[in-house]
Amino acid sequence: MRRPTLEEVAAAAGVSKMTASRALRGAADVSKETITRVTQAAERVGYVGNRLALSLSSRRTNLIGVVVPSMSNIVFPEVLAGISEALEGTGMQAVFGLTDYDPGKEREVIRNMLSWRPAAMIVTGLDQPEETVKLLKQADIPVIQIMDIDGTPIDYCVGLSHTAAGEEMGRALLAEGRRKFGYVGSRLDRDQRASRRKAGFERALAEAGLRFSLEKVGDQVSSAVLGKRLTMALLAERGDLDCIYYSNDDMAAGGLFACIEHGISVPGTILLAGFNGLELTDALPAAIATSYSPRREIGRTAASLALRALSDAGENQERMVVLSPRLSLGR
Amino acid sequence: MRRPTLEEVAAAAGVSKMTASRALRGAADVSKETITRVTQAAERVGYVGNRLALSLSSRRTNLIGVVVPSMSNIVFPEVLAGISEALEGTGMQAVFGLTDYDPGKEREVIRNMLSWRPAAMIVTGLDQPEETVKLLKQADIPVIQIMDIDGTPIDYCVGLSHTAAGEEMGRALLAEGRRKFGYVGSRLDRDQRASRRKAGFERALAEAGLRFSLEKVGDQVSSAVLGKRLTMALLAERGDLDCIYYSNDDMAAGGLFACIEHGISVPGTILLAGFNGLELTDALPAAIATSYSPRREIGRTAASLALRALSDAGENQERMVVLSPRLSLGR
DNA sequence: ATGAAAGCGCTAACAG
DNA sequence: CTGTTAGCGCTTTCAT
Repeated sequence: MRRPTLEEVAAAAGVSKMTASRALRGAADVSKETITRVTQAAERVGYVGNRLALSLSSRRTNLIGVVVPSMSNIVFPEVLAGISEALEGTGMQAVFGLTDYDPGKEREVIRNMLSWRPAAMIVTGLDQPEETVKLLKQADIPVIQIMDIDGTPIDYCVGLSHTAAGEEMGRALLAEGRRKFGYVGSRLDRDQRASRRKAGFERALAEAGLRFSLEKVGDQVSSAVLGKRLTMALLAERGDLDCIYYSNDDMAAGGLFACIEHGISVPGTILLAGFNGLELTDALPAAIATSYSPRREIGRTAASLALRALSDAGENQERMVVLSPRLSLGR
Repeated sequence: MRRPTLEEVAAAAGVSKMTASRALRGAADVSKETITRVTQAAERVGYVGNRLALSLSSRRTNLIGVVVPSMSNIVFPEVLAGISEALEGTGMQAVFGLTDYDPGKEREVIRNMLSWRPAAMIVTGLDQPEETVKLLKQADIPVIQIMDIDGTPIDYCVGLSHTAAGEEMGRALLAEGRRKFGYVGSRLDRDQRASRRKAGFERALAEAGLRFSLEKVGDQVSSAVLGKRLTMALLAERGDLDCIYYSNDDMAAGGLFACIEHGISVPGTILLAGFNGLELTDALPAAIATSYSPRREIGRTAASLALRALSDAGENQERMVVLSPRLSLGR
């Protein structure tokens, strides 16, 4: 049996389709009694509205498309949670898509989402290829780019400067007296933000006339396991390092585990620095440095930007929300 | 300017709407030349199909609704990644919703999703309230319940028995000679699977005439930080434990960090056991026991079950896919 | 406060 | 191989 339509609810309540529609949406100008009758009829027949029809007819959806590169560490899930949180109670609904850091996949995911006529799009990063940007611009809806601000946003963006974050960390570690630096990362060709942090860090080193003594870059997804393995390789080649910069905290945690197994004092002998400020870093048995990136807040802000852009207040709002990572050298 | 419709593409290509529709969908029975003309016209005007209209008209969507409780540890993101992966290239698209372990929110999220007329639903757990089950049944689409198999599925389910996993771990630890057990968990009222693991573990203990000497259960979201704090509290009260069972690996990792800071040998003095088999456990500086739960595979299998249920092959397929957690006592 | 008509943009079904 | 007609289930707009 087909799902009941508004028409059937209306018939059951003895009113017209239009009245039933208004009653269910809680419109003004419907008598209290009618509302009750229609609501009960809907309940009775198990009516669930059809948003396809609603959206096609009204030419607007309650969808916000969200495109992120990966789910393999906790960062993007937290962004998504922030978006969900900010959307709660607004009637808007997030729809997620994954790109695996693949620009081609990203374009297809975005194209697919646009075919649902979302009210706004939230996409990761500022470095979409021209073709993808064109797609987004043609959609003529608010586009929020998240995580990064190093570049020119299509409409709005919220995030932090990864170049600056890397540079700041480099300066701080130099100020701590560190002089022999190693680098551990992974898939820098795909993760542009990680490589910008590295570039910023290198700029700070260069100002002090220094550079990384040795770099180990893997080509798997970043993880504690990979960070541990690369750190072991790094330590085997260079025993004289006093600081290692990692592409992120997962990798740095792995580095710490390597040091613990080697009996190397952290941060005494070697200082380890990551990025993200994962909650995990607060639990680790030794202090590691990190830049806290406000992931949940980025998600919340992105959703708010989208909501405001959709309301009339959209015109006079900031196009770029710059959040600063909170740098910590460890407890 | 409004987004171009199929009609405009058809006009630009000098054919009818229907021919344009068929050409764009790559239907058989369209001349090669027409296909080229229509495709080029579509490209030229920047046509992006409208799925609202497509789905309303054809009475089917390419949507698979996915409802999970949380994004605050890596488990569900990995399930989602598995679903995305299995759906790739099938034309189907996952739509995610979050419940925060709140049955009321779950019902609303599901109701909202159903209004988009998804082709199938994937929901977490087997313990939805009756009202929610009714909603799902009325939708008359395949429903896949994931993570758990302790219960009766609506249509299909894929997961593992958490009771059995807990019991198996309990037996294994007893076989290792452990006798003084502590338990550390959080929010057991909300996370039914964690509490089933605990119950299974307790059953194994009971068979040996034992029980937990002390339990510490927090009411925050599980995390390494919480696991560490509760472990410290546990150790402060009971110095004689030789084994601690945790609600999951995040908590157990925190427990390990507490032990490292206390200079307690793991697993020599105390054996720590978690659940999930997170990749992190392979990197930790000491071995902890865990049951590997095939999260990505659960996601992939759930998506496959949905796809097969939607095809004609749906009839004669297993309704229940039981995966066994691989138990590991550590490296 | 309620209803009737028209149409959102597309596809199914049938014709040719 | 291509076109025509009739909706999909709802809202918008205009009447009453």
